[in-house]
Amino acid sequence: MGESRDRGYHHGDLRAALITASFEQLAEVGLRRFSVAAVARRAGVSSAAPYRHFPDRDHLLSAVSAAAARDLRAAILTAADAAGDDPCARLASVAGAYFRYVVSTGAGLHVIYAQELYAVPDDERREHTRALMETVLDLAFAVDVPSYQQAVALVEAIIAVAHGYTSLFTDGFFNRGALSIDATAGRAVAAAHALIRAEHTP
Amino acid sequence: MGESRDRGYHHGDLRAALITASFEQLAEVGLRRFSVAAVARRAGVSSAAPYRHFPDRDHLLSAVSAAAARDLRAAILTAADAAGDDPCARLASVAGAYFRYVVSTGAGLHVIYAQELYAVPDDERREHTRALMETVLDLAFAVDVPSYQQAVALVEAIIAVAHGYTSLFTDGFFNRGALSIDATAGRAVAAAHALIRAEHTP
DNA sequence: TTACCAAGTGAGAGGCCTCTTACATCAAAT
DNA sequence: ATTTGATGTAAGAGGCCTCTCACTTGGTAA
Repeated sequence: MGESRDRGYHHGDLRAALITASFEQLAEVGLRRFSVAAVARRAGVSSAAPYRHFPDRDHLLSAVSAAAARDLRAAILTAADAAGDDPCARLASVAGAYFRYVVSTGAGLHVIYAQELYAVPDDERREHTRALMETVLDLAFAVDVPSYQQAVALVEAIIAVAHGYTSLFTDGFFNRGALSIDATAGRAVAAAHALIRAEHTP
Repeated sequence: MGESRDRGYHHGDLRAALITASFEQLAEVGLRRFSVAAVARRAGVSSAAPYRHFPDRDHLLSAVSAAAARDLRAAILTAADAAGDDPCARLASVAGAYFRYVVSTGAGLHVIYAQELYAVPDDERREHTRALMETVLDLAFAVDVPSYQQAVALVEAIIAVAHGYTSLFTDGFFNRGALSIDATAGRAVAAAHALIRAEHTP
């Protein structure tokens, strides 16, 4: 189980190491400059090694997508529990959890639902993304909204605003104002609250 | 002034044609796969020709960014006027105008404020982006919000939600629900209204 | 008319990428 | 002890990209 530099010819668990390195690479350079070769360098193996574990680049990205969906779901559940019992607060916390997760990992919806993955059949990814959506929808159903359709639309709006704040933050749009991660996460949650209040008219 | 296929060795206005082709390229493949070579092919010139008008790829993107900021500002002004006299409706219309502009051109904030442009000095781009922000801020100041800071935060929230809906739409997140452009634009405007109402508490 | 020059062209250097192939290594099963 | 197979490597084919360079073209000004 030697993990760092004391590996010999064989790695031990290169598949997992490649996924970890992929997250680091995404956080550092984004999906735009994501490359298998760079991930292999980061993991300290040759550029051919990843192809022993993934048939091609898209399958590696698919595995990253699955891991991101799983981890993001866990982060959302943790945040919801930390938000207490109020269903509105629990749902709004999704925006903050999404923002923090994506800012720190670089793996947001543009990675989880990346176009290039549509052609990649990967049951594990499908299951994780399905569970992720289900979890968020459940949080929305706990809020008293008039209809199923409106709950779905509310979830979409919250994801949109969370993703929007994330993009603006990572693209440097807030650089002038120099908003911190915490401050921006707070903004995202506040915006989500506003969206929930608009839909949740008792 | 021959524009289409009847040009001889010289083009006439290749600079403008390259910017137009860049927009088409962005709308088709996005910033991720934007390349000078592909833009040149689309404009029907050799891959060396663009370098007569732009010193490098980033300067071309900077010119595209400037044009996008100019056109987006115009689209926002048009939408605001179409929204009537209510300051809230005028401000909310920004979200719809942003969504429609970016869906049709592919040139949103990730292009206008792209990281690679930070090192490119381009007074025209700076002026256009400044005017764009000023225009949106003016629409926010017309709404009765408690403070300048809150007006700025409100603008950021509206841009975030508009950008978020745009990203989700272009990344295919809504593919299951198959929301139309008009329907999604309506959602963005409705979300902007909710954000404005939350801030605009008289 | 001619000479000039802005703005085209083709060719290609050099870079990074994806993915393949033949070979190397080592742990585990025989 | 030997074999075997999973997993690593080095080398490289082939692709697309950015950007350069020497050369060509044709409108304009002397």
